[in-house]
Amino acid sequence: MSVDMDVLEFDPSKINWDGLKTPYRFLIDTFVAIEKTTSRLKIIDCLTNMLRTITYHDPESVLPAVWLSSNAIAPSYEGIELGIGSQILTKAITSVSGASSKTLKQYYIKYGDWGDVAYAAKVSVRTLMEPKPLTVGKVYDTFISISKLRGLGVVDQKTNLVKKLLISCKGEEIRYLTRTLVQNLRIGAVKTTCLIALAHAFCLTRPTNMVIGEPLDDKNRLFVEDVSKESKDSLNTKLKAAEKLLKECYAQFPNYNGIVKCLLEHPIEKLLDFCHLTVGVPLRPMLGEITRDLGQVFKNFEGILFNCEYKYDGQRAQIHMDTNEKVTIFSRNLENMTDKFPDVVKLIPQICLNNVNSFILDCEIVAINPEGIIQNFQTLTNRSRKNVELSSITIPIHIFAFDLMYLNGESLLKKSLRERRELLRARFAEIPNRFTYVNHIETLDPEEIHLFFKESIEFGCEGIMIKILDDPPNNLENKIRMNLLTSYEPDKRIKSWLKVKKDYVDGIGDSLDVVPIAAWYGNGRKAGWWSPILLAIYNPDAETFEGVCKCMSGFSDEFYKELKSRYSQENDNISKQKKWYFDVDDSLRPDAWFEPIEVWEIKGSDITISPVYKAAIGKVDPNKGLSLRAPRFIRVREDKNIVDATTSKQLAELFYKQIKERKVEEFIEESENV
DNA sequence: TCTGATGCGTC
DNA sequence: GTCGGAC
DNA sequence: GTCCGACGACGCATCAGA
Repeated sequence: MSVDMDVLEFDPSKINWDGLKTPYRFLIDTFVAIEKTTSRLKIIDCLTNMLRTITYHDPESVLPAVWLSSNAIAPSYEGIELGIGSQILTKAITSVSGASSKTLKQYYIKYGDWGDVAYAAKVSVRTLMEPKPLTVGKVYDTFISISKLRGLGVVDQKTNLVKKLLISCKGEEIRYLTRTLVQNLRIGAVKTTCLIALAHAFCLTRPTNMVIGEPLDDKNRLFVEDVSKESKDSLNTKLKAAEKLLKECYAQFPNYNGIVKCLLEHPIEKLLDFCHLTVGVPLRPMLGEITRDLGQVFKNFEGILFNCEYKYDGQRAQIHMDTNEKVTIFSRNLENMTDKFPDVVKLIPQICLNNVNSFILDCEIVAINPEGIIQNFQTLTNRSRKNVELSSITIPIHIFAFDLMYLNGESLLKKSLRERRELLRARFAEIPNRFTYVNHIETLDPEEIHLFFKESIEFGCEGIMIKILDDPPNNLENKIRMNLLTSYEPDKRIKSWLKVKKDYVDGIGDSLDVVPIAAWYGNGRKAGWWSPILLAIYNPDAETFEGVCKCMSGFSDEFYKELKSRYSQENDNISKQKKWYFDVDDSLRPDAWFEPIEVWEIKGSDITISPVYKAAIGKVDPNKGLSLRAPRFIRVREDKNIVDATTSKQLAELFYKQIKERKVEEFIEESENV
């Protein structure tokens, strides 16, 4: 019986652990089976069979197994972090393997994966007694213990716990254990895949009358659904329904602790009765789809009314208030950010009009100056994050609300955007410079939308969001209608919310011509290729190339292969030694330096003031250079020579142009002197 | 008490 | 955050 | 269309070590 079998043939009862707890080995065997394939269906089947087996023999270990498979150990909003990286791993591995840290470094260059490094280093420490085989529960518990360590000497304490685990590993276990420690399991199964497997598992192997913590005797026994009696079609329908249910549940209650508990104690059909939208538990935010061609949108959705909103350059936030006026703030990735925004916590009760006693709203938090003028994203990131005192806040913020998901005990997810928007505007009070509804227009005229987009950029926004307000008329093709949901669809990126940013559109946005001057060895899928690649602009006065950013996005596999042959030892285009005319901070240590021989066009969403890069240093800030936010490769400029690359002066001008476009006064005067 | 390295969060 | 690859 | 994992710049929090 092996987990990579067809789910219909797999029989969890045939696996035997002699009544012991789930061996870690069993989980790892599953991961090994998963890594052999790239087929998602196959991956799901392996995980499904693994979870069924644990449910059958050792239900208490289902939850730890789910966490360990999903590359996490707790919901993000609980703030439980391992805090382990290369430093602690190197310490732990060197002390149990005898390999020097230099050797480990070489291994890391070779493999690009800490799990592979640990595996290659081989544990050589002998213990008096053979360590007991690891169990799933033991590994998970140790991870939780590690996450709780804090204060003086944590590095040593964590290192010791990691050492103990490493010593107890057998065979492949060390590879995946290490990967879990650095939160990079890399088995192609993160969120959705795990969720689907969980759904399938509890369809096929259903526990009943089970009480966690009590022995599985006759009174407290497992009932295993007899799948063989079902026709394949009807079973498939059931599995699909369960998938949908789990996804819907997770989107509004993203917490495996609650979900798995419920699945073990109740029939899967009851899941939403227990795990549903709840004040104090973040839902996964709805996302917008990247839109490059507005013309096509208007063609497809002709005659549909849009709500167009400014897309402010700040931080997405989900604000919850319960019936005791307790406010909680969650980030886009469901981290609890309440501590960072005591000013928001204080403000929130003031925005509630009569009869608002609990709610969840979606908004963008943006830095402003004392006059109420919007500041850029970098300003917002300068705020402290922990133990923030109200009196110590120096960077005020403005909340731009755009959606309402819950009000006074009722979920609004299924309501149309128009209804949700009306409630948001009717039941909450705007406070100038503090809390307002996003700037918006309601139109079906493409011209108006274009104009609105232009204004948004001038105002200092990233662009606009275009959202469907009402259910579209019936005469549209079904295919399009399907995607035009006006409900709030948590965790989905669908066509009813379109994201339009200036850098998506050809001809606008910051495009630079740069010279590749160095690179690192790629990891994982990109092992064997150069990735990322260090890029530079040209300073004609000093005749130097100034590092501006690294880039790893926008290259095709084919391009990587060509690049590897273009920059190799054979053709002498790489060297260990940095050239004297490369102006790059010593903190950047690429694996190879390139001959400067070609020019690439790259694009980014913003030019930033950089503490690391030297590009245009002294021209904007005496000690800091400039860099690029979200850089990506566009094409090779075969028509350009390396000295035709963007110059430091041009980059500084671009920076000032960006500032000017956004009407930020303090920089405009300086820009006259560039 | 300060500095630099590391981790982890935002985009 | 962007992007390309695999399904 | 969906999912995943290659990695980007940047800044605060934390801790080791001088």
